[in-house]
Amino acid sequence: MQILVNPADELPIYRQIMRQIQEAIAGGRLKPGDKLASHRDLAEQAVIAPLTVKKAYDELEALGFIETQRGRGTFVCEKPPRISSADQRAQMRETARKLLSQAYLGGMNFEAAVKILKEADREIAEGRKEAS
Amino acid sequence: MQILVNPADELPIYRQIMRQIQEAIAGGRLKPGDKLASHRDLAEQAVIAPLTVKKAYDELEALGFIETQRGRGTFVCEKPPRISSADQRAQMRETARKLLSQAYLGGMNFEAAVKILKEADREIAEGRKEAS
Amino acid sequence: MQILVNPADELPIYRQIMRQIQEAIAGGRLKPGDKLASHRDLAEQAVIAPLTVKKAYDELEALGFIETQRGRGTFVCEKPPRISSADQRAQMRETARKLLSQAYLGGMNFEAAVKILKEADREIAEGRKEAS
Amino acid sequence: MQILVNPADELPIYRQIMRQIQEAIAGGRLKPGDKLASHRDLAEQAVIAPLTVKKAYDELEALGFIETQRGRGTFVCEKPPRISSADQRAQMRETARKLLSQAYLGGMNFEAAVKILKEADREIAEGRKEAS
DNA sequence: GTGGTCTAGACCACC
DNA sequence: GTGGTCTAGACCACG
Repeated sequence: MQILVNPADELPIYRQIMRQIQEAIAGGRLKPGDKLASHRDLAEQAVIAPLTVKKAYDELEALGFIETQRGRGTFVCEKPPRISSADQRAQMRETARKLLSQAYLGGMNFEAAVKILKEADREIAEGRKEAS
Repeated sequence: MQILVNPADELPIYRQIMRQIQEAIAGGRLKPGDKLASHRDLAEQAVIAPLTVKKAYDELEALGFIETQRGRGTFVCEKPPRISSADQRAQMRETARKLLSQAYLGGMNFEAAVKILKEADREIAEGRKEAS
Repeated sequence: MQILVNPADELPIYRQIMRQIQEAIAGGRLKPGDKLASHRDLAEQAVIAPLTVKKAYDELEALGFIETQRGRGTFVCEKPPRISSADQRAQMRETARKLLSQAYLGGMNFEAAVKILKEADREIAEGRKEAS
Repeated sequence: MQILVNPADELPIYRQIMRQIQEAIAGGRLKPGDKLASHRDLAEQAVIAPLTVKKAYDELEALGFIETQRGRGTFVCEKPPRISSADQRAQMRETARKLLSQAYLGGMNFEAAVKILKEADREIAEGRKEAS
């Protein structure tokens, strides 16, 4: 799996990694039982410090998304967790507000925002198809 | 204008202020030429340090949303900054993908995401802000 | 004499006024003995507070550029002062550095900066001609 | 990189720092990708408060000259911001007029102004800074 | 009263 | 060690 990282981003690098892996699981590009790259390999591929990848893996393991088997590697869990629905809705509300601010500041209306959401959905669906 | 701040939030306080003001501009509750509260007044009202509010104002000024006139106050710019519409769409697509990832991670579908977008729209329109 | 003022400028308004009057004297558009607008008239024309204009006039008088005759008005002095040559050179060095930074950051070279200086000189010379 | 600061100057300290760094970039002494001193180190070296240096760095980042990477440091951007060449020329004309006004106010002529420009050019090239 | 600047010191997250 | 944030309090310049 390909990980892209931007050191200048305000989101910490280890969170960028976590986010991409979580999205890959949610989007079906990583399936339960799939093997992840070793943290050293991933670090080399993404040109970052191994410790940073390790931290991302550790956090994902603590959250129950992945599990490491000593000597064998790291794998996607059979039952990735659901985020608590209260937290999740709060996060989504934040993101939704951001999307709407971007739209209104650019002179768009609500329908235009929904249209863009639809386009993004199609793109994601295609990504899922390719992976299967 | 009413600003509510949550010091426990992971989003820095000055960013919470920025966001609420940007949303107010986007939502039309703050119009070009309107005067903002002095950073001291706002600080007192929100029970935070004046410098924290000032930092929010400074960043918004650097972004071109507001402008200050020494000794007179701070005002909403006549011409909020225009991003190229290509950039704007790219940014919105990014945000839209994030929203969908969050939805799918939580087991929601596309319609549920749109529903949350609708709720957020009402919140912005009403200027309501829950200090979650 | 026409005064234009920008309240959003980082240079204080009273300094903007001082600068324009000093430049007018230096450029020959205001000659020794010429009468200035009353500070009230100038304030009305430039849409600013009379006290602000008064402060500019007071400072210019303290520097010896203008003098007020009670009941008659304010006039350009017969012998406008020379700034101390040390101060003046320091100020010019600042301005010169700024001009060069602007040039180099924009990919221009030293000669291009001199060319722009020449153009500006011609413009000023024309302003002087029109006034005479 | 050596920064010299004069607390008695009318230009704010953080602006003095900004100016020197911008000049260093313009003059080629700081190249894209170069690492700047940490704001704490620079503060210690210049005997000022760390926040003051940080403010200078923050503003330069907002202007697009430098970028920071958390935990790693602050670096000169690969692509310093490009102003439209029309805007740039307008700004330079403004600065050029100011330089000439200062010259004529002090009884100098055009050639003297060019001479000072030459001196400033040498100063920038050498990275010398007199704490006048 | 308003913004502009500066200080000294603190705590946290990241690499 | 590096940047990110926040506080409390101070002094000045401007209008």
